[in-house]
Amino acid sequence: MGTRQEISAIPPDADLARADSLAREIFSDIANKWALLIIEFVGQRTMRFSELRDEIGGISHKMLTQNLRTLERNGLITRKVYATIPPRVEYTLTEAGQALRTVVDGMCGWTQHYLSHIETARRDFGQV
Amino acid sequence: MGTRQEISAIPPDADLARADSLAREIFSDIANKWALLIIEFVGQRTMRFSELRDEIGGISHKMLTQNLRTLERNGLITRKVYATIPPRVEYTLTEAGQALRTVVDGMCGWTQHYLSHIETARRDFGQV
DNA sequence: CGGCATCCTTTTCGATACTG
DNA sequence: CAGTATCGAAAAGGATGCCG
Repeated sequence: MGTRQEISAIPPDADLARADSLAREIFSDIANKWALLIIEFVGQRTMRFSELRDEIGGISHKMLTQNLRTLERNGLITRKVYATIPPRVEYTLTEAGQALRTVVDGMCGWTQHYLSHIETARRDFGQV
Repeated sequence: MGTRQEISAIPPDADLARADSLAREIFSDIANKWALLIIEFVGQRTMRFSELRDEIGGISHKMLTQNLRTLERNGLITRKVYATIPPRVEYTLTEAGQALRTVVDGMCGWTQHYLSHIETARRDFGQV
């Protein structure tokens, strides 16, 4: 073993690199319009599918399903199915989800707070 | 005057509705992967275009330009051009941007903190 | 009611080339 | 170096229909 260093060319910090790329992946999973809105709304209280759909408004059936799956896969929400007719499915934020929700709350608050600042910036933009 | 109420059919809370849709628009402007990453990096210090590009990594020339414009339009960053050769353009976070950055910091922290929780959730997902 | 699959449209994105 | 424009590929998104 040994004279040929270039064969095992994997850098010693390969683990770090992997964790980093995972963090990036997760970050883009949550850093998007629908995911954050869902977290914000389902964070208010446990809701069923159609409630969420109505509360959020403007989200399609498909998008909601899709995003809920991703959130569930990442351990942010839990999905509880009641085997009734008609079916009833409830979504609840996990502890990790709640933690993220406080962050999202901050974003919503920020948006409200800087609303007029942004409108001004938009008017100034371009007509310098 | 008026027996004809239905002519001015604009609801009294038309302003509220407008502010709401604006808030939604701004929210989706900032609630996306690249915008948030840019805010996070340019928040560390004033950076020029190519620095940002290198620091963020994985973002294309075009995407960076595009997102920087949107952020500027919303008053989150300022753009300073030095008329030198070669040109030098520096981007800095505004006060509003700084405020948002603290929120984004929270999101980055959250991601790091729950990394292993998410990995576990992902393994469990589907093989129930 | 909620989920999944399908088709089709729209948007996003990367690569490339050209300008000041 | 930074910005803009264009083009084609890829992804996201909406609408619909069928199933349990």
